[in-house]
Amino acid sequence: MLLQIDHHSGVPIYRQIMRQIRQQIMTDGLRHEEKLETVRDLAARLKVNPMTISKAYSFLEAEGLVERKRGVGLFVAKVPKDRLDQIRAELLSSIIDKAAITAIQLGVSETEAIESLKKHYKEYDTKNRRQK
Amino acid sequence: MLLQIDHHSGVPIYRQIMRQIRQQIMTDGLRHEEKLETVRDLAARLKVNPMTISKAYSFLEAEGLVERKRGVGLFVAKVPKDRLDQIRAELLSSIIDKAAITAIQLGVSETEAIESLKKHYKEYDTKNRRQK
DNA sequence: TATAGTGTATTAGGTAAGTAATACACTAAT
DNA sequence: ATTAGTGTATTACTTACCTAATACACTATA
Repeated sequence: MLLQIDHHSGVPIYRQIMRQIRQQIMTDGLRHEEKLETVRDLAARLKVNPMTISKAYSFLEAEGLVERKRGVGLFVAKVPKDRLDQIRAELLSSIIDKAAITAIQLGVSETEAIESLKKHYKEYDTKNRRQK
Repeated sequence: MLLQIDHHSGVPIYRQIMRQIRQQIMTDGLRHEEKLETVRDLAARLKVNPMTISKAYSFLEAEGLVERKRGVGLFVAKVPKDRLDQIRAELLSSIIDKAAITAIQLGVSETEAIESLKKHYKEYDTKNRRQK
């Protein structure tokens, strides 16, 4: 599994890992019940402490995206599509909420906010497609 | 000046102050060159340390929104409308950027993202108007 | 020039978060 | 039962951040 860690970004390592694994599950890069890389293996590969990996996995479990089987390993949870959509909606909602509040407090019109979103969206969407 | 501090929100006090003052300047609730409440007065009123207020003011100065005159007081900066718009755009851009990245990583379509933004926008916009 | 009123540099204490070390707990397979 | 391989609870270290206390620096004005 492709994972890139930036040790100097200021973003906690376990969050970087969470975000990337979540993305892969959300976009079907990882399939249901597929075994995830071992805590120790991943820790060795990324040169971080196993607990850091475990922490990332723990949060993903709390989100319902992975299942831990002690002594065996970690697996992508068998998540119904409904539930996936729900998780997606919640994560989206929380971040959009922040943006909307900020925009309104700045006196930015709805039209303006939407334009800005479109602009940034296209910017990253094309990048994203190039990578695939 | 109306300022509300929530000591239990987890949001640093100086940031709560920054956000509210910035909002008032952005929406013309505070006029150019108007004298701001004294560091000590505001500190006493909100029952926090003067340095906490000073910190908020310092960041606002860095944004170009206020001017400090040592020994005299603090004033709303004489900011050209262009510059105000620029600051607004930058703040908006940074938050929208985050939202767009998250949305794309979740596999959310642009249309979906815009719908979500509209929804949240209207929600807070009406609240905001009721308060005025 | 004295003084009252302004902001602030410096220092220190408290708290929370991230990471890591160690020892432990569980499982499957021999 | 033993063992090798898995995840994790506990503990502690480090760092960054927020807040506060104190003493200092600047300005206008009497």
